[in-house]
Amino acid sequence: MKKAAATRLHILQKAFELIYNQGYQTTSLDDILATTQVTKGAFYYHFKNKDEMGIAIIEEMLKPVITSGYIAPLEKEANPVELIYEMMQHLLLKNEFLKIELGCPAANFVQEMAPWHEQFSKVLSELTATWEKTIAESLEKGKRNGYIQKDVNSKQATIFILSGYWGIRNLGKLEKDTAIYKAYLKQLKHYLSSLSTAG
Amino acid sequence: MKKAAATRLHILQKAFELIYNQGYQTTSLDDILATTQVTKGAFYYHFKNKDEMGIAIIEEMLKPVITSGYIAPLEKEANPVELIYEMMQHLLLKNEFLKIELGCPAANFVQEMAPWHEQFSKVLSELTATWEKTIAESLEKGKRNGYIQKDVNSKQATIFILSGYWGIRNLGKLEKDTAIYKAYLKQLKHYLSSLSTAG
DNA sequence: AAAAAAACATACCAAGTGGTATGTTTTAAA
DNA sequence: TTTAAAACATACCACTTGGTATGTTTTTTT
Repeated sequence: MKKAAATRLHILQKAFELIYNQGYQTTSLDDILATTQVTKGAFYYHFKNKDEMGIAIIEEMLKPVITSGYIAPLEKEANPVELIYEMMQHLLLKNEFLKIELGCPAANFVQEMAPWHEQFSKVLSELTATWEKTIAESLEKGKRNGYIQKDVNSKQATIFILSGYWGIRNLGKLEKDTAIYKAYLKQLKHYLSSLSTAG
Repeated sequence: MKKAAATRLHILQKAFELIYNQGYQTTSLDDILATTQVTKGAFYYHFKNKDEMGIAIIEEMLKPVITSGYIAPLEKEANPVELIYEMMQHLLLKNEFLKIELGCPAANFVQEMAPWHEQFSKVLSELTATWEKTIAESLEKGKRNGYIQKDVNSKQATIFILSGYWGIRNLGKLEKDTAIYKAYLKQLKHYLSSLSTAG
């Protein structure tokens, strides 16, 4: 990698961690410069302003991770009930970057920025939309493969599933104990099996 | 009401609205002073600092509304499936103060403050805990009254229900269309009826 | 009515904010 | 090897932030 691209990436990575740990608005530019050891001149060479960096973090850090780690696995032919459950279990209990007390980076961005920054809202919408679409398609595939009951409304079910995830991430911030995740997962399984032909 | 108490209340009300509309951290003291027409001296007479006001808003604005409007109605003897569904429907579709693009005030506070402010975390935990407790008790009562299946884990189900609500509030910020609420409610009904003896 | 406390008003400030202007150094093209 | 553009560095700035110091006015108590 070229050196310039490396510093840009370095900024994005460290800033992402900082923002996940302290929030976007409360992470100051000086914070970022201090932990990256990058000067202001270098920063503003790579980004027009702080918000452009924020968008870049979503596009270049969040999006790839979610796409490769959580969306792609759903595109298998396996039982969606199991695919979705495993996705959630991995997100909640096995992912080592995510911390219960800090919630979900994407949800944090939405909560903090969506109502007031059109651009943030847009890229976050796209990210959510592709996730939503993939889950819904997985359920549809499940119908064809005989895993899912034909009368299930895939889009509705997807919205319900995603909302549960985003919500439990927020509840986790209060409880700070993975027991709440486990309780959620149990009921998610219950719900999923109510969509299943087997359940 | 005494005049001093009135200005204090006035600050709390207007500040609450401002914060709901723009977020806690991004609502500046000067914002609050400008819209309340209260001077800095008066503000700092009533509150030690901005955070103390934030806590007061949760304790004296949020808590009463949630308690009287949403917790109390759950304490009836009726079918919890219907009580819970009606609570959600009211919160999502009928409450005129809450705006879809702005989410849930309590959830916003949690998202924005919980990880970093112990005190905020504490009062918000308490608020959530009483809500949780009431829903769980409603389900338990439902078991005794024959509405809810005996093998339902009330605490788990409560966590699942609450997480769905908090999550759909966040998803709503992106979609800005109550269609997503309606989709959520349909699946909530489906889930609730899976707990019911009738469903 | 005098005194004291409560309630409010004004002026000020240190620290931090994102951002710019103007450099210097490094890299790569000619 | 010169030259120009890319990449980075430093100093500065206007503005906003929450908060304080020090008043004045209004209420209440005696």
